[in-house]
Amino acid sequence: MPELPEVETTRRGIEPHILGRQISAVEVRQSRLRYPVPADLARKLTGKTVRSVTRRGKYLLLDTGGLQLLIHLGMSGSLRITDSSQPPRKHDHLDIRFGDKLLRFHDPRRFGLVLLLDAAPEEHALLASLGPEPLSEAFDTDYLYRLSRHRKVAIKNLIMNSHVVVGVGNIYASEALFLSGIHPARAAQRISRARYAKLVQAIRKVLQQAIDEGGTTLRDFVREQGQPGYFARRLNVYGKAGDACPRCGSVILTRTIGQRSSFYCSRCQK
DNA sequence: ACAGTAACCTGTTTGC
DNA sequence: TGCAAACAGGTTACTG
Repeated sequence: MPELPEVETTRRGIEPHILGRQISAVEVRQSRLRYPVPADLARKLTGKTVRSVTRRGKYLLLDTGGLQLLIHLGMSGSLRITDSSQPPRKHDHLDIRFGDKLLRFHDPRRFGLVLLLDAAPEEHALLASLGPEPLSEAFDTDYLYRLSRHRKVAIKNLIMNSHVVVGVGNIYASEALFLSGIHPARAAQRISRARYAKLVQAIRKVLQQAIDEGGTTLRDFVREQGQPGYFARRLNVYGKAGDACPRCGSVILTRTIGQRSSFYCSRCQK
């Protein structure tokens, strides 16, 4: 579910509720996520104060002073701010309690994760080999063009590879390729530098616009108070097989690329 | 190093 | 209507 815009929306949503606040209790109802939730999570976090709420790719990091809580929402995860009067629903696996308030982790498919890291989270195996942030200066035409040389992989798979660039998932990959006029199955090595310049700009643009709209809600993404994100109305191709291309009017096609559904206009994208 | 596939899990939609 | 298959926004592990 959540790609970079949804995770950033979540970060911005929860930060004002938990920054500077002390953790009074932690309740784990389901520890079997992608990796087991650490058995000593409650013991180690209780009494700590949240010093910062940051994001790296699709990971959220809550720094409690030398101890970092690492959270990933997987395909179906969400975080909400609620209170003790709300009984946990099915799949509400974990609560971080701040006195009267709760930060509640919900994840039906359990592809998400909650881990504790020491003081150098960027050195942890899950974070160490991540590519640059797409909205940072490090992600530019030269970088992506150089990486693409001699690579036969479909361009859609390349930009969804978190070792190449973080945060671009199945929705925004399709959208960015539509905006830049590149066919999602085109081999990465067979795209010109000029077209990579367009692609980099398209990725930045679509992610920034989605953040501005609070992310994309298709089925289950919700913001910190349960609100939807409104970027779904801006989607050009994702989920729109059979519809008319908003640019040229020909029919939007779908096809599986790298085990994921892809949506594109065969007239606008070559 | 790179590319392709299976696997993790539950809920909802689709098709016979 | 009922049931089974297919599909869903992510990532890693394994294979060749």
